[in-house]
Amino acid sequence: MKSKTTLTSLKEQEREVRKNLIIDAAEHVFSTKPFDKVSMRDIAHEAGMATSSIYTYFPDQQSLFVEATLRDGSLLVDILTEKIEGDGPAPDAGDIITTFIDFLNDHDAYFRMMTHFMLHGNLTEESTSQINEMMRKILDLFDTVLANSTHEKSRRMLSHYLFAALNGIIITFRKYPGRKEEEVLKHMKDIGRIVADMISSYPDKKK
Amino acid sequence: MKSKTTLTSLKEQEREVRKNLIIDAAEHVFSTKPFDKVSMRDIAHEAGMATSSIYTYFPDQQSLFVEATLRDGSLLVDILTEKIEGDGPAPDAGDIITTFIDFLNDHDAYFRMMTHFMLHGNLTEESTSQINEMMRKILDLFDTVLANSTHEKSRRMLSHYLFAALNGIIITFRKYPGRKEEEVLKHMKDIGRIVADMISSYPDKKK
DNA sequence: TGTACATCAGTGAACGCGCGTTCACTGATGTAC
DNA sequence: TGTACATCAGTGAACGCGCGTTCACTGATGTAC
Repeated sequence: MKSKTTLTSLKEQEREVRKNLIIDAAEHVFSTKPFDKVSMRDIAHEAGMATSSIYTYFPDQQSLFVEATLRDGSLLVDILTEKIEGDGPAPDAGDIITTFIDFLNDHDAYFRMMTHFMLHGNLTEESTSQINEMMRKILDLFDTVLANSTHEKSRRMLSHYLFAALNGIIITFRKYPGRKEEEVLKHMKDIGRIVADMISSYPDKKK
Repeated sequence: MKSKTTLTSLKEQEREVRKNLIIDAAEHVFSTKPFDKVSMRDIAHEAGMATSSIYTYFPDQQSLFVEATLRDGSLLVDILTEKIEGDGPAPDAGDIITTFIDFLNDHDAYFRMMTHFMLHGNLTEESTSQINEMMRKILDLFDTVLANSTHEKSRRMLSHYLFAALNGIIITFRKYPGRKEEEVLKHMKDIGRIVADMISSYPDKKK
């Protein structure tokens, strides 16, 4: 026999599994149509459940999108953290740029949701602070990598620069007309290489 | 009495005036709500006409948005061209970056429409090629400015880099939470300064 | 073990809404004679 | 100058559609005795 707390915790686990299942379905739908065409009906159909069932797990559509973004964001943070603080050789800016571009290229839904939030930004206060927290973590990781390549005072600015440049590269070249997917990825990484080279030759200045 | 051709041309002029009036209205509406909430009814109401009247001037909503984007894009190209090829002192990368950021900051509707097209990119073939033509002109102008700061072979890549970095700066910091508009603009320009510094110290390399 | 009841994830149908677009019509303006 | 007709920008109402969300209900599972 199981104690009440165990049962409760099992139920919570099950709930988490379902939520992830729904988020998986949502991300799959995102890969097939533009952001504003992704509907709750599509997601439910992809997940093999009734549309109304989604509302058992998420209070509304925005919450679902925000949770999906946060789930993928955590994954990105984990991957970067492992690279930076893990046992392997310490990565330089170029390694991080490649990792970042690859991740956003592989997680199109995440990229598009993030961009949507950055562009329109009418989220609830809680969602906003959750997304910001995630971005802060990414910037902190960038800070670590850039630590030895620039003066302390401007380091955070350099992280902001790096974050913005990477976002811009993906946005700008994602739909580069008439190019195959792997050509686009190569072009993104070539531009990423320029960013890395520039950072490494950027002089350590004081104001 | 007027000749037929004059009358025709007058009518065409009038038509252009009306189209511009509608585009003005559209851009005004864009400043009040997110992209996917801007409706033909909103635009018509802002322009003081019936919704159906818009269809006398534009075949559908996408055409209206594309024409609006092209109109503002031409303006940006004109401004950059005047700076670069005009009688004034030759601008450096920093001047162009400032001009670009100011323009996108002042023309929010243009920026958001461009971003929308870059993100979703399901335009008609003709619209796509018109937008690309415009981007090509901007990149050409960047090429000119960067001409003396880098090796010829990588110049176009550097223009791509610059374009991507600038787009990224605007996207990333546009809705920076809890900051006033002028603070955001200042932050964008500070990051833009980093881009300019990096370009000016970027070594002239051969492969 | 058997029975009555409680819980609650999951459902299908419906609600209300706003959208892009169409269309038959109006009425002002220009043209022909 | 006056009259009949043609043109066409502009209109209001309607069409059909897909959306997010709600809700009364179902039926499987767990609980109490």
